[in-house]
Amino acid sequence: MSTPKLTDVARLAGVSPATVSRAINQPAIVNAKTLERIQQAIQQIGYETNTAGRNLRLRRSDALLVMISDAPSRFFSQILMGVEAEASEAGYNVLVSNTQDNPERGRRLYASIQQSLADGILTFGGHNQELGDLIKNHPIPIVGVNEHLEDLPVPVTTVNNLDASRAIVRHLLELGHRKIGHVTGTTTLSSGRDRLEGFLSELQQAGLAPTWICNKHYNVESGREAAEEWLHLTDRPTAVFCSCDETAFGFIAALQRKGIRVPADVSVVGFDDIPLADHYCPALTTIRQPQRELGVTAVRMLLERIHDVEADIPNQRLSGELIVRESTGPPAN
Amino acid sequence: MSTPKLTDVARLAGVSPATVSRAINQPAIVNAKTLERIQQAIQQIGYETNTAGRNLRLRRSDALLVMISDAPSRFFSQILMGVEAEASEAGYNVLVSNTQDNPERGRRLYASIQQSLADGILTFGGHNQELGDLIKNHPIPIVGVNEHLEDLPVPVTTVNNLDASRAIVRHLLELGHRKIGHVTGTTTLSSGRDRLEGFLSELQQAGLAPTWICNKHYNVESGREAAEEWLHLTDRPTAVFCSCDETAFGFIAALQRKGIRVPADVSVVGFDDIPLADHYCPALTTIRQPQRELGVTAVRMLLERIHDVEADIPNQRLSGELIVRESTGPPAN
DNA sequence: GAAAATATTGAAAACGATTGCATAATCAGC
DNA sequence: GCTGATTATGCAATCGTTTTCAATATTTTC
Repeated sequence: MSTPKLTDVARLAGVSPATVSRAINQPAIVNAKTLERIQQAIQQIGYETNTAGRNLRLRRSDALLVMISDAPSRFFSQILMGVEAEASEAGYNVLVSNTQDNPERGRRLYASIQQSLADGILTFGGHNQELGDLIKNHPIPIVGVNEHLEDLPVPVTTVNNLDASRAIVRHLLELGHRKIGHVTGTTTLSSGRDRLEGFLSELQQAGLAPTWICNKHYNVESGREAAEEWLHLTDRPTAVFCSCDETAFGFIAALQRKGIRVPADVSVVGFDDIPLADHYCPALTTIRQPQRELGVTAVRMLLERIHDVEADIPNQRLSGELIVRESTGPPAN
Repeated sequence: MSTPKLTDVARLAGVSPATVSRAINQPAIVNAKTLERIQQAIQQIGYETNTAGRNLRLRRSDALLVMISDAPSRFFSQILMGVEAEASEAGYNVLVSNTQDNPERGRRLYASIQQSLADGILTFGGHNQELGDLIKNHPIPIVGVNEHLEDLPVPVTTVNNLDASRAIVRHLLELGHRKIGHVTGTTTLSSGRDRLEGFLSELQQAGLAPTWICNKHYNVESGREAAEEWLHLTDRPTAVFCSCDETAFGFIAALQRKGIRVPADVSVVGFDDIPLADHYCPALTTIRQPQRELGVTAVRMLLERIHDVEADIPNQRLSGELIVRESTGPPAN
């Protein structure tokens, strides 16, 4: 009365296990009559392929490993939903592993792949060391999401940070701003650098120099800290591009507390378009990231890589969309 | 030159595979001298236990399945981090599955367990139907997080929603409020009902009736909608308890847009204490949920259940903490 | 020093599925 | 009805580990 196995189906259908296996995996090569008999038997006893047995024989796992490090809150879950949907569609399971700063973890990760606990890895930025060793020893299917992996031959999918940042600056210039500042994201991450670069290059193209660059990270606290700096500036920018929505919120809230009005006194732009952006006061002008699509794209790239490790997979740059709301307006003076 | 297996270690150490297996799994029962030789061999060729082989033999997977449904953003990732940390510590992997409204998914889920793709399930609220069938046929280790599962014999871990809501009401009463309203969460979920009940019972104990009950869901839009209703009330409550932080933000933002000041004109309380709560303007008075601890506790309960399916595991009610910030104050009149 | 008890090890059979090779069945063509 | 090509199936090995049972080596006990 235990769970039915391939042999049970075979016995019931009066064929060999081999035929049942073929009926399941390559129905085309088995006789139509037999096929039907087998399928009925499968239905009848409710057979389901045993994963462990199959994985052992095939030496793969039908699983994708998602590596997450620090800041998992930053719309991570949205992307994860996209990943899960697409992976599940392709018959893959999704394993989640948090590898923050634990050297032991790197080793375990390597093991995961080597004994095919996972067929491929999806990494959300900033795992360069661990992965570096991993890749050197073994050509493993890996795809990066959001962030480029320095010096590693790993295809990545990201939003086009450069273009998005440029669009933000253009928007501010069109409103008449000439003194524009930027609160950077984590500049050890490629996204942080790209957003900064886009900001600088578009300003330069307009013949302007940045009025203020404030080096911070992707979180709320950074916004508050940046606001304090801003308040002490002698020559304050009339518009500030914060590298993510959370930072923008922290920035705005801290300013509002001091009686500074947004956008009347200073315009603020975010990046990401998290759900709250549209329901803040003021509603936030920002870049909408295709979060779910990022997840879906990443899985597609990874599956392609799994299918052919040598395949040359180009980076995918999805485009963000500028959403103009209330937090930006013409400069005061 | 393929990946080394147990047999290779055995050959190198000059013992049988059986002994190597024992050296790994029950070192105590193998001779000290032999043990050391085996361990050296393992080191030397870099052997790692093959999961598929082991899973097949042991008929288990060393994996926990996390079921998530809709609203994954609501501090889901924070809890997931706790889950991952604790599971990983115990040598378990974490599988994530999104089962939203897909009947086919329920079937696959059942299969996952039946062929031991996962040893247990962690569910984040609202999967009653799928799980109901699942449990009837098979005694599966399941633990719920955040939400109770109606009529199902499944232990759950939640924050003490009742006490937390009562604490909120007491705080508002102490400030002098007598006209208090509540924007509910999703009342098909136990947390939504419990928060409502706590709200009502504490008011009643003070001899008061609720001034306003607004039936909504756990999201930002609900806050905005609630704000519109509030504006049209003839007898407006001077304090409003919103069932989660996001709703509170939506509520406050929509009011501010109409020139209503918080807390001068109306006090607002949230629930959850998401990172933004402390950096909003005004900083939000709310209940701090032990998110990570919820995840950790859930895994512990699940492991206990996996270890002994018959074990009687009591529900765990973690306590939330009232964090008083700027969004609450004495009533205007 | 022999018998009995104990501590270590090995041989071999699972766990469930897939697949190369070989065989049996079917069919076309004359 | 026979040959050769084609199509369907079965046999048996394999994936890598764990564990029962039996066998051997080592102590202990009297």
